[in-house]
Amino acid sequence: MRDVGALAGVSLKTVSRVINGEPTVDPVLAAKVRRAAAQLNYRHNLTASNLRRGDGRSMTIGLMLEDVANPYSASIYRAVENVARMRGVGVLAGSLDESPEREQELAASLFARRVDGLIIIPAGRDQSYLRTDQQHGTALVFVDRAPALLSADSVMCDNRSGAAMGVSHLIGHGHRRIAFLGDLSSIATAQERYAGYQDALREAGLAEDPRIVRRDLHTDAAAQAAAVELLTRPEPPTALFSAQNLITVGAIRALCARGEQHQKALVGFDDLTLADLLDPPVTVVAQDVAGIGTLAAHLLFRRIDGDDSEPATHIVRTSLVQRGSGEIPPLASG
Amino acid sequence: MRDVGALAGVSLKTVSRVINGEPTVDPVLAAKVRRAAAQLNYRHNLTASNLRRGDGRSMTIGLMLEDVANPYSASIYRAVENVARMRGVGVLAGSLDESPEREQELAASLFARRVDGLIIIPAGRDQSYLRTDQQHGTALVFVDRAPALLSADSVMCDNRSGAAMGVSHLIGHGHRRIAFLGDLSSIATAQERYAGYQDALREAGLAEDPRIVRRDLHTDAAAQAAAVELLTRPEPPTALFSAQNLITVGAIRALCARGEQHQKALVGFDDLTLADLLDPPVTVVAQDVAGIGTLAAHLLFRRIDGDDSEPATHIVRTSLVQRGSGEIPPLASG
DNA sequence: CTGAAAGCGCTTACAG
DNA sequence: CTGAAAGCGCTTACAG
Repeated sequence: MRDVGALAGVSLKTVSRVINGEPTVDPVLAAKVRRAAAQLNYRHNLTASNLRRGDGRSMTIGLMLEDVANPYSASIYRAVENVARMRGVGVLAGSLDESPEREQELAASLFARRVDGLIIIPAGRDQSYLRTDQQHGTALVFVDRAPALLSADSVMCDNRSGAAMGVSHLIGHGHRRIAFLGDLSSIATAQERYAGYQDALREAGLAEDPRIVRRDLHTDAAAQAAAVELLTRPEPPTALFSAQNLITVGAIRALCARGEQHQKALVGFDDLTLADLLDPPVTVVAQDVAGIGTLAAHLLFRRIDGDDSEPATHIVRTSLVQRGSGEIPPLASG
Repeated sequence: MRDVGALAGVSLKTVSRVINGEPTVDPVLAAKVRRAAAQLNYRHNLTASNLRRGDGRSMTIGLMLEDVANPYSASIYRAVENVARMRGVGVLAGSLDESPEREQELAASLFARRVDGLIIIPAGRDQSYLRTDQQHGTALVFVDRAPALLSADSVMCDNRSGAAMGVSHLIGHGHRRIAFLGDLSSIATAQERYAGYQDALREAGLAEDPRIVRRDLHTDAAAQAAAVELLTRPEPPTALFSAQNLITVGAIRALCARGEQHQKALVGFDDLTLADLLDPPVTVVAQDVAGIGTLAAHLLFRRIDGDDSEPATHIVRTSLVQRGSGEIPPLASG
């Protein structure tokens, strides 16, 4: 910037004014400065600028995801990026892989880079380590899972009522024996979805049969094995409700392996890529992932802009996508 | 840092030494400093540190992707993140959506943030705008597509020989009439894959029939329409080679819509999520996306570390994943 | 082993 | 409308 000033024959300060688009500059001088800047290939140093600026804003936010490569995280990223871009804000992201240690490391590394805010899909069960930075003005928004031991905004889907909707759909199609396949019961969303399954049964006056409930499945292989086991029982279920992505994949594999994909109904929680190309196409309870990411980003920027209202939990509704697998009647079974 | 020094009763400089882990500090003082830092919730300011540091490194790299939300980009991101994390380097990413304007904007925004290097899946057909920053020491590595009007490292798959491998596979299974469904011919990789298709035909002594070649398809809908049209011709092909992800999806939809998925062979370029769950499972020429991303990251850091050898093009081999659709014989047709 | 001074590239807060 | 001085939080280059 000094060099630009020297070449243009003005002070460094005037160059600063031109670069920052301040209107109080003689147009002739401004043009000179711009020409000099272009000639010297001047690149504004945002990092130095932010250091001196009063508000201490870095025009950068952090995004802590489960895994950038999984579709849910990637969609959240994209939605956040779209909002951030409109404000000229950069996004620094990282994957946690469900590791609480990694969560704290990444947070520290993002704070060292002075992010203005953080959007987090938490891995650990204690976010109190963020309190200090939160009090020092770093905005925080949680996605998919609520913060633990910390008060902050969060955005998530209606896990419980969404699951209930999926199970009720099966009941509405005449099913009375509906198996539940769920993720680790230590995970809050898995608990909620299981509660939704119970809600739907209760509402329909059906008793829960623990023999066809399988929780704590954490891989598609585990889900597949559990589903095969269920399907080979003396009194097999006529329908399956799989409460998560990978579990749905396992359930489909099990059904196909036994050639029962057209006999047993299946509703999954979370949509799958190409779900409509499968045979039968898979009916799912789908989250509005882009909607969740967009809302989270807007909330974050509102906080960054100074909003200091009470933190709130925002629920984005799920929707039932009927494609075929969830509309198979129990009669076909046997 | 000044406050920490005051509390610990040492100079600011000593605090700096402790924070940076310099060994020449009295252990007693160091402990005092650390205690004071913890008490004041001191957060090191990487951004200020980098400003003063001689090498001007920001410990941050930029990643310009097609779209963070598409699986190819997301996998590249993950691979790059893994390498960057090991060096304590942050990753600032953005999506280009095939827009050359957006490419230049994002690059400018990343340079303003003083990234040490850039990994790019370019959108435009002219990257000469990067030359100045490249000469000023910013490392550059291109992924998936070669840079245009600029000399820089690049990493990509063997589009041409990979496509030839896929088509040869179909020929090996007895096919003589193999349709080609390809992306916009303005895209370099699409050209290469088409050339590979021609190579395979030529090698087998087969003449190319332009009536069953459809290029310039850019959506799955366009691919589906083209495939349906091909399948309803008087002399339909017995096999389809789809040269890209979305095009493969379109081809599958077309085959399923006509109930011919078990009669016509299909080999696609690029793998699909759940491809093994489809009926029949889809045979593809798969890229080693993680391998490409990892290599790109290593090359970038080698440049950042001072490597100034001639830029080179690195080819990561594709592999054929046989799952069923590509092994259907032509006899089944009719 | 420790510290006072200068400066990274920029903006703030003043003068003119 | 323009500029000289001070300072953001830190590290470099020197002294001691």
